[in-house]
Amino acid sequence: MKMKPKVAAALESSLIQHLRLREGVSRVELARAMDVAPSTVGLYVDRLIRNGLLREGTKARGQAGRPPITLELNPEAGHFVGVDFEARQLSAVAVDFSQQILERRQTSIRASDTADSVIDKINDAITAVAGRRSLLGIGVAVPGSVDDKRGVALHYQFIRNWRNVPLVRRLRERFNVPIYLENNIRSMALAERWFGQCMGVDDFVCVGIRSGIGAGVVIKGELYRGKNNLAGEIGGWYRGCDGDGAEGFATLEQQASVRAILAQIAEAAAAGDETTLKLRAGQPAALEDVLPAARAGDPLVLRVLRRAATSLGQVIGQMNLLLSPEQIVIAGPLAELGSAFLDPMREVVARLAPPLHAEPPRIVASQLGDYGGALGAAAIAVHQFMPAR
Amino acid sequence: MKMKPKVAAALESSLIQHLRLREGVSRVELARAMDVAPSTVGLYVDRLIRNGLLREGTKARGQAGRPPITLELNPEAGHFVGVDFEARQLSAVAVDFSQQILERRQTSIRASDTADSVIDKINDAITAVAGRRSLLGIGVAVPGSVDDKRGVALHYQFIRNWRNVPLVRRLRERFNVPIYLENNIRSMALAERWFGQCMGVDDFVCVGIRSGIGAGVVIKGELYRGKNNLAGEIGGWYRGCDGDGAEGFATLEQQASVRAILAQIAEAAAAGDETTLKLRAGQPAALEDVLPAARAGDPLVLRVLRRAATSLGQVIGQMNLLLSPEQIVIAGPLAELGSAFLDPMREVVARLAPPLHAEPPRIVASQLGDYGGALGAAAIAVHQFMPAR
DNA sequence: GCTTGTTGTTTTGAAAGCGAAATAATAGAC
DNA sequence: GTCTATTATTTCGCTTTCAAAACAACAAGC
Repeated sequence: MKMKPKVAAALESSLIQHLRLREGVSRVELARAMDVAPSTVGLYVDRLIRNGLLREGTKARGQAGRPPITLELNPEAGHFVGVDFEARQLSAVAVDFSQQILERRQTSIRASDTADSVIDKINDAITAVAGRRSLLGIGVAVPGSVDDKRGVALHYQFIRNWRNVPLVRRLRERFNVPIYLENNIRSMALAERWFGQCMGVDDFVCVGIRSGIGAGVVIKGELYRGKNNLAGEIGGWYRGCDGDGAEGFATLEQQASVRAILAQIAEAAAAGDETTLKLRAGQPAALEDVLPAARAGDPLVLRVLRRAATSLGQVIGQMNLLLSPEQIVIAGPLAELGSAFLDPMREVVARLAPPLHAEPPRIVASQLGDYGGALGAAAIAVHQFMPAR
Repeated sequence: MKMKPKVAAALESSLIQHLRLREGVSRVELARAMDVAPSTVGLYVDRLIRNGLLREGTKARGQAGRPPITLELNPEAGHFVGVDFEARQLSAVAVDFSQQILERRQTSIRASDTADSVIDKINDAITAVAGRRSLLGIGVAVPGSVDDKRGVALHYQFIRNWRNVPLVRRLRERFNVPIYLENNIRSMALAERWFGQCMGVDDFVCVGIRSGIGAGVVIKGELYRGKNNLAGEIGGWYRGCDGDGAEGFATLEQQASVRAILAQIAEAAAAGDETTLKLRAGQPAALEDVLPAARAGDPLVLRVLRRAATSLGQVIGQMNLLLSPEQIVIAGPLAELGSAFLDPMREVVARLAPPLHAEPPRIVASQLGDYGGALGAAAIAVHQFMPAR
């Protein structure tokens, strides 16, 4: 990995970023990884230690030669808050400077909530997790399209009035720190990159399956946003015979989102399929019931999940042909089902890859759980952090 | 656009690259575009002029202030050769230092050719177009997969023994200049970027429709190659009801490549559809006949083309949702049909884009014609050129 | 004509970062 | 224990690049 910053402050912050990626490295290792002279790294590290952002660890090793002095982030340096919300719930986390989680919190979002009431909930969540420590930055991940440069959330259909919401401006009225806005699938991708399954992976796609389906595309270690921030909208891919959106053909989101899966389960049960689930007529299944049922091997649930996974696998197989990423991460509540959910995808992807494809991309499940999006949002703030001189 | 080179030579070469992108700019404009101090640009430009790579143009303008001294590439500085080959033909071009074409040449490739005889043809083509001028670099674009780092062509099914061909090594035996190898669709993408429809466009996809179908993905101004150089293989996307490669469903390449289109035309004609084409039973149509027939409005040809364009449009529509590129370029012999071929794609892509998509990507036809791949190959050599100090 | 405003280029001193050499700290050999 | 090999860090002089100021070349206004 190479980065050549223009001003000194930028070098300091990329030093910190490298340390985040892998703590406990020495000055020389840092210099090698960053393609910068050891002397320069020494200079900067000393300053960062003086400023209390880094600290030296133990010097230890069995090799020959002078043992390296390991460096680590000073957790005391300050903390960051990340917020993520979705159709039905809002999560917030506070992490210290070394990205350890200090505090977490979830709130539910109701169908009756409007843009204003959601903003209030975001405000409250930040206040609640931030405590009275020194706050260095806030990241907010929201569903739907965003303008990350201006800090405006453009549109999300499931919350009333959620259109051109100047979220960063609204939050800055209360919190006087840098605030960053991002789409939540992309946040989840960043979370994987920074402390999830994709640490050190430069090219990957994070497929988020929640109420909707979206992809966060990371290329050369950086999020790819596309024109008008619209990259990753694979939930809208039409599937089926003509794929042309004609009547009767569904989008991926209509086939394989959590929302769709819960509806399909209810439908199949209503049609009389055998299941251990207790369902109320006309109501979709509840996710809290479906996950344990899947783990217990409920045949109906597994069948629906397998079908959804196959659809996803076909889409992932196509993305693989187009982009050939190193890795695919599956995020969202279904990820915790592990290979029960992932194996059908792996099969399909392997089948769609051309024969000379030495090996198809690794398909892995996110391990970050419910707080992935919030962690990613915090990661954005962390990532952008630049020490004052 | 920003680039921050490490050593002086790298800055010189990126200066030259910027000048290629837009000639006739002044030192100050260059400095602004490259995010480098004007004083530094002055220093380097002076040296490049002393070395005969650049020269000053006229100073002219109507604005206030001191008129800028425009800079241009010195065509005399040397020249580059690009070679591209495909299932049936091999093209080579020589360009001068300012990328003006000096010489071009085509040779046909026979079904009986083997890897060795093709290498001979490449050698001959280079010798023929290079003449006795000072050669600065050679780019070679080949079909199939390549390892650009090692300079080895990995595999191509339509030429016998084309497997792990150490092309760069073989050519260097004869030509003692830097030699670069790339896949030919990616070369075409680079040609568009450097002197085609995508000058100044940072994010685009070039879809090449020839014997096969592939995509060159350019992100942030750079080719994206993917793991094992396998990105862009959209020809293998399965289409149709399940998209799972089951019997009876076709790949995009089987539906919309030039090869497939010619076969479909012959098939439809054999089934008795009305056409102005003269066809021999059991033989595919000839491209040289089909293009004029399409321009003349032959109904059968137009119908087949429209169907292929619709398939392509669906795939492009999906790429658009995933990547949201600024622009899509269609390259290959069918590109010259213009909107007769492109309009069906545009329709489908617009239909597949989500409603809030302000505007779908521009879909344009390559204007580089038969020599697009060869020009791209030359562009790679040009691009990599680094002045001796 | 002369002055003023504007923009492009060059000069000049300072800063950032490099590379080589010096120094430091350890393990293992003796 | 001392010496040597090895690796990490720091020192120091030098190159690259910057930023600000000086200088140059023009248009427009007087």
